[in-house]
Amino acid sequence: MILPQEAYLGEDVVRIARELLGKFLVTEFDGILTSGMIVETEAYRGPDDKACHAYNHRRTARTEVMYGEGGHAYVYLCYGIHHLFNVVTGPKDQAHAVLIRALEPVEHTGQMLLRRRMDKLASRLTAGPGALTEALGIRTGHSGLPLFDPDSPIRIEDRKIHIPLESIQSGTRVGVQYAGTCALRPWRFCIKGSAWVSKAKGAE
DNA sequence: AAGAGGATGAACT
DNA sequence: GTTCATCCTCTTG
Repeated sequence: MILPQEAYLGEDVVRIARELLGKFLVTEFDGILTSGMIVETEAYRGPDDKACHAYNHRRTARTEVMYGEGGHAYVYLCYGIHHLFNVVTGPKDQAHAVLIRALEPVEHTGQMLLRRRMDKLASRLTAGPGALTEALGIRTGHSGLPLFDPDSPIRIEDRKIHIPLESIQSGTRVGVQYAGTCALRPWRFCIKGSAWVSKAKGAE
């Protein structure tokens, strides 16, 4: 079943980042359905998190969607090349988001390989935030789309896979050294032992 | 109006 | 381990 919007409205983005592990990110563009199970996430918490684009209530055209209600996509361009996909969480005006960092490919992996210009299945296909958006066909233009609407081209589904706390590995977030002490917060989560987690440098 | 830099990934040495 | 692709967004003047 599709994950209801209520699942995104809680105030604790760190908790939601953990709860998204084991859920399924699905895209359906031009009738082509591709999906993967979320195996790695990171929490970004609005005003007090220097690593977050909405740090100190910073409000710009780009981050506006983060200030909306939870359950929508926040997609932005990184390094001019990579489209990074986030899930907005919390009630309106609370700018929190969860970055999806890696997936285990599930449906229509052939199409995903095609989009990545790869010829055989490897973790490289969807390990890393820029890689998985390319595999699923997600681009910045999709920012703002709802994830809880069955008619939306991007959705998150709950297929009743429960990841117990002891199967979750936490660590520091990747690529946020500029954030000072905030960079030390253990807000990166992945499924312990998964072969599909990103091999990011600087991670614990 | 201009310039710096980024929540990365791939291809190098 | 290092380099570099590539472009939008934000800051500064």
